[in-house]
Amino acid sequence: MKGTSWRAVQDELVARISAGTWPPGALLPAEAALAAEFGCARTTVNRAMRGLAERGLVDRKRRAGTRVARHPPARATLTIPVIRAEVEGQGASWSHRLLSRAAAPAAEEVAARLGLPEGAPMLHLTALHLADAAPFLHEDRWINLAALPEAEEVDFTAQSPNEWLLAHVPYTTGDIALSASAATGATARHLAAPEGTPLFTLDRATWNGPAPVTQVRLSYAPGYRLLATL
Amino acid sequence: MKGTSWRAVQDELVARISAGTWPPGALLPAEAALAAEFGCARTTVNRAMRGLAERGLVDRKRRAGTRVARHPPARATLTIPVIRAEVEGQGASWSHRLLSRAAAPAAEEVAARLGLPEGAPMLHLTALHLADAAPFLHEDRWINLAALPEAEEVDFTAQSPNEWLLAHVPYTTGDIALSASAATGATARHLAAPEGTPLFTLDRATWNGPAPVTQVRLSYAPGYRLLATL
DNA sequence: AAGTGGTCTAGACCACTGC
DNA sequence: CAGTGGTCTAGACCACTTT
Repeated sequence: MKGTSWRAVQDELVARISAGTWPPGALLPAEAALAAEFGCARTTVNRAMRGLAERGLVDRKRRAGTRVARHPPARATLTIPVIRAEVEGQGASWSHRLLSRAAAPAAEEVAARLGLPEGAPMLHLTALHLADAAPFLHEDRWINLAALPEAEEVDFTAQSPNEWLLAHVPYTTGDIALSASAATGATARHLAAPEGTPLFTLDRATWNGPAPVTQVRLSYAPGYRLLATL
Repeated sequence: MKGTSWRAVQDELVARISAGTWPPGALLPAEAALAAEFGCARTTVNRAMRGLAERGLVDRKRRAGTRVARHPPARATLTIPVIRAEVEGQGASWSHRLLSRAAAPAAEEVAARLGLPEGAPMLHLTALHLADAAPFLHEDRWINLAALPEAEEVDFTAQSPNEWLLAHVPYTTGDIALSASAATGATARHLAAPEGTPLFTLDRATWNGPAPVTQVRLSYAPGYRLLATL
């Protein structure tokens, strides 16, 4: 091991774990002991081990010490791109068409997902995103008007709902579900996919702090693949 | 803001960004200035801001300072569970059946994905994982025998390929592609899904350092959803 | 009760990069 | 070249949990 940077320490720990010096389930020496061995401050060892814990390679508990994880989960970081950026990143030109727009009471499943009362006032939008004039994905979105009354006045034919929301409510939390579903009805028609074609589908619910903001289903045109790195 | 823990500092920074005190693209005060304002050590501010940078909420560059990100990417951390743990986590009992096993030269697309010469010696396995005796997913795996010659001797009827590899080559890197595909042939039959049924599909290629180890396609039974949190 | 990780401090030097 | 973040140190106290 060269140097005493936290990266060097981390690399050394990873090397020992990979080599089986500390097999899965084994207890690692305490931070103070490793600091003494490596000739660095405990803080530095802490920094290195914290990184390993975030990656799921080790489990750390006070008093109980640090153990090599038995079943290191495969953790992949998915970066869900802004649709426009994703299309343009492939060298295609992006455009979108607003298909429908209506103020409507929340449908049962939408209300349930967002934790709103059924029938709460919402704005229901559907849009088609295109890459070089070919259908790229179908967007089916519900916006909570209680949280975003301004949405009612926006002209979504000029700016896609996706982009307006990003600009308007930038920092949010939420959850995502990925699945495969069969193309049906309007979605199938707009994506030019026969009924029943498997579509990659992303459902996302978004909150701004405690306030439910929006729920969207993105149905990608056939053949789409979402890539991630471990 | 109460206390001067790095979490309190981080919360305060997030609050100001959300409130628009520092709009997207704005330059934040330097760490030293914020430390003075909050009455804490610069290290503490650094800890808080590092977290925000990891989440993609701000961009940091030496000399240039810290800026609020203009297009906060939606970054979701997917935790791809060990199959057995995933099934048992749902309260079902897990089992698996080895469907086929053959030493075979690498198929063209497998070789291409892993960067192996076509026809390299590999072990081809297919298996079915069950949850309470119902089909859960179909596994189609290729193992690089040059990297893992021991695999040739292993009895995969007792231990699933998935688990053997985890125990044997625990700490790896790789990439993942998620897609929707139509059930066909043996996969459809084993999952008890009619031909053409949309299946959620995960393709994963795995390396141990520079050495290609394995490539696998997991086809989940109809209805499966992969969940992630932003 | 005691040992372990979690965090905070005050200070220092370094690396990078925009001016 | 000067200002900013990146990192390291040595020391301290605290929180939690197992013994």
